[in-house]
Amino acid sequence: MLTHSEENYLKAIFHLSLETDEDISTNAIALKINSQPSSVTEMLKKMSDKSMISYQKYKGVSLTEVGQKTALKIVRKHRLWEVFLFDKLNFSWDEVHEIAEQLEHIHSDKLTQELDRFLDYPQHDPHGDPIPNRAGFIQYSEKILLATLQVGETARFVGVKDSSAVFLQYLDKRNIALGDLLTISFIEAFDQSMHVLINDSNHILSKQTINNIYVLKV
Amino acid sequence: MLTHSEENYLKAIFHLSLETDEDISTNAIALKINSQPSSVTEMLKKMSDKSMISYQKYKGVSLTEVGQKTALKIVRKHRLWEVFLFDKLNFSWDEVHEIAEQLEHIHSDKLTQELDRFLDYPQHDPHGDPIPNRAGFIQYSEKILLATLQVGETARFVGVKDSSAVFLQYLDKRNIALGDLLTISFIEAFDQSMHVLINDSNHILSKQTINNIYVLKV
DNA sequence: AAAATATTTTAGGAAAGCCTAAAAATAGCA
DNA sequence: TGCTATTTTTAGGCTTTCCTAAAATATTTT
Repeated sequence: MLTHSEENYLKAIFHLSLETDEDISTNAIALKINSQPSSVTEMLKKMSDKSMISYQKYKGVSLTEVGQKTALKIVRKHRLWEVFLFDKLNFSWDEVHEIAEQLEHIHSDKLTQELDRFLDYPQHDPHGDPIPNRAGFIQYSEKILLATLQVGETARFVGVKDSSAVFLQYLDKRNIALGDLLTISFIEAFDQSMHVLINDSNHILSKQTINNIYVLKV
Repeated sequence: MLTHSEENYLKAIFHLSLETDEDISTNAIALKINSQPSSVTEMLKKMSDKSMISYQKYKGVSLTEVGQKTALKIVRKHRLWEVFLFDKLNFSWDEVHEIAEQLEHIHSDKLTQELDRFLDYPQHDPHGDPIPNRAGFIQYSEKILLATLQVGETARFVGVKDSSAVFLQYLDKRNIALGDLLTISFIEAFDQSMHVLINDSNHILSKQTINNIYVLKV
């Protein structure tokens, strides 16, 4: 049984691994979990002894098969709890993450399974991220950044890259929600901002914004 | 913000205080939480510094007003989660306690409130114990032990004293559930075992059993 | 009331998880 | 390639929470 802290390390390494094919550096992990590199080194030794990661001094780490499975279980729990909070308890999509960070550490396979059933086997969390199934299989979709679309194209808003509370609140304020259809009407040449038709209103979205929004072409 | 461990001490002292009007001894706490008296002494000092308990060396402890309120919040969370597991996630009443022990430590007032609403403001947990309201008020009922009834009396099964898994499973096996009506038909003089009519079947309940079952006379 | 017993506290130590500062290894550049 | 800058690890320390063993205090018994 892993400690709370070990689970957080595992999750950090898992998320960092999605961004790159290389081994994950000590510094990157320290940055991710807001701690010091020396603390990370110490923990990596411990997790390597437990066969959760492959670790060679100075060479960075990667998850072992067991580590990967374990990380996926935690991600599964995190995202299922997010759905519960959003669908059943009236939480907004910018509030769910923080509480799911606590709930993801509850140990009970039956709880996870029953929660999944109770929520009717959801495929995505409130930010559009896929929920691994019981076996740890995760269905990644072909989603692309809104920024890559051309004028005239239409796509469905299916996810956010950065799900920080401020960004999510910004979208809420503009009534832009997961599932909405977006049509590009114009792209400003000088700052790459996009004019987008959403729910019959015109929005001008900054370069930063359109690089944070994932869509599926329709 | 209290630690996981401090919350467990608080809860232990709270439950022990329900059984007696005297101050709670170091040994009693150690026994309750399965630890050593010396560990308890150490923690009591810390919690006294935080004004959660009144503590005098060698004299035992009692909860302060703040400590009492805090303990009630934890009990509230514990019992609400038990209802959730039982009502929504198909857990049996002997399984809910263990997982609620983990869930009770999740920190979020909004979560507790929304859970309460979602469950439709339940008054009792699956073992019949009362759930404190948001303000920390707890409605104790006049429940008495089944053992105190006389032949011919009828009462409703409203709670258990010892909610250990084995005892709860024993009741399940005999189809005896919270809310059932019980009528005493005979009491054996030599071992105080009771012949009880429940759901049209006759049960012979041992002295231990009838001292673990709470009822309300009807 | 003194002696024996039981309870509680103190003293000292261990593991987990964090830290800072210094040393070692690696990477980047002239 | 050799030197500098960066990254990573080691060394040593701190806090929390637990432990055992011994000392201090309280309670019970005779």
